[in-house]
Amino acid sequence: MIAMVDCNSFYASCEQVFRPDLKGRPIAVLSNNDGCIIAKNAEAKALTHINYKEPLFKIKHILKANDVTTFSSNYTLYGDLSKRVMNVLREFSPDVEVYSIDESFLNLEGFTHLDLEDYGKQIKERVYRLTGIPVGVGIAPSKVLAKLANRMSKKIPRYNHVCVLQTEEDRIEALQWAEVKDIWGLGKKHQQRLQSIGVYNAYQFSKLPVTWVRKEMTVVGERLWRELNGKSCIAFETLPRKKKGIGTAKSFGKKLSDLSTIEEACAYYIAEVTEVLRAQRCATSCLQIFLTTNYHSAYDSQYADKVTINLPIPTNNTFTLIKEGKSALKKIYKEGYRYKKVGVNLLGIVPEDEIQGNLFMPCTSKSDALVKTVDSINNRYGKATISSGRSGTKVSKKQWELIKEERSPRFTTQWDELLEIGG
DNA sequence: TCTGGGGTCCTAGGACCC
DNA sequence: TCTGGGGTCCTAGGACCC
Repeated sequence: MIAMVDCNSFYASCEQVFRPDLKGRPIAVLSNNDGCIIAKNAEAKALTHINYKEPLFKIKHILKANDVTTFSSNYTLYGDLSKRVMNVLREFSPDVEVYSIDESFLNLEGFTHLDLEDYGKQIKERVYRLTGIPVGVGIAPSKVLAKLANRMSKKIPRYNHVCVLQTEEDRIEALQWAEVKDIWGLGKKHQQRLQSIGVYNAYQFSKLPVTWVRKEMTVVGERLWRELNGKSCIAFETLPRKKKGIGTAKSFGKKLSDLSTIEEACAYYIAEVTEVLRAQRCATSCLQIFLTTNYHSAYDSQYADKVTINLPIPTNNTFTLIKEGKSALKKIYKEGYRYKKVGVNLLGIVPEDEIQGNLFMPCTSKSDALVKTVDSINNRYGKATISSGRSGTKVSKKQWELIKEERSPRFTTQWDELLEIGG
């Protein structure tokens, strides 16, 4: 059996942990640049006329009228609380697959001596007691069924956030309850396709001929079909995989026209992604830079382009990549536009110890040692304590940095932002 | 004025190799 | 009239996830 544990309204719950005064009141967490809503707690979800996709500036008055407290996103806080939740889950199984920032699979294979429902309740209660984060628990024989059980645990009140699908009757009942859109891995396109042939719930889907599913929905669909029929065929992955691509692209706080300012943001992003690259002990052979104007705007003239640089030797050296990035950016930059976003992608990632050298170029540069030193200083004293001059100063960053007007303190990771009581 | 960001996997088709 | 067989690598596009 497999347990799927998913935090309820995770980002909103994180904010609520440190704001008990907001208990029972609606709260919402905003995207980067405070652009739109990305998470709501139960009270805010109940206000169904407040839409996730609406830009914030269009719904500000509705939020105010409904007394919704909003927070800029605070990924430092969410990441740290996530780690804490996952650590609690490791008490319950030796095999934990962290699937995303707010959900994990627990391998319960061989736990036959347990009352699984009781075990699920223990998980839920222990996580809440040690972290303050409420979770739902779904337990079933395959990942897709466990995911479904998790959904039922939250949607059907009598389960009270713990649902176990153990018997064949449980499984059938769950499949009949689930609409096609409730199946993990079945997106909009396939939903429409299935509905057009009269398939509306998971049970009907599970009864389709497997040959049809394979032909119309590829091997991905067939896997879902088998999992729903109780055959586990999506592997358990306890070790985190190395990323195949690492990228970042954040909208600027305001629109930029000046090349040197865009260069600065670009250098900063390169420093960010190469740090991730080094942390997984890899190097990149391909750097991609893209630049775009604001496609929402009806007034600005639009332009977007990208350029891909294949490097002669794979590298994870920040300075080398910043230099490459700078000349790449020049190739696509055109004067006269108001740019909204610059993006960096590292592709063609190879393990650091498998770098293919080049007869005519030295393999290591002196600055590799410098990069290592910078990493160790930043690990100790915090992000970007030391950085390349090209990635800007505290003052110049204001030109392009993300807007976060309502960010809560990083309560659990910064000494000077600890929660104060009384005062 | 203002509209998020970061990923994965699969397939088909082209280009190429022996 | 009739035109082999077995591969790899790469890319773009589609679909999906959080």
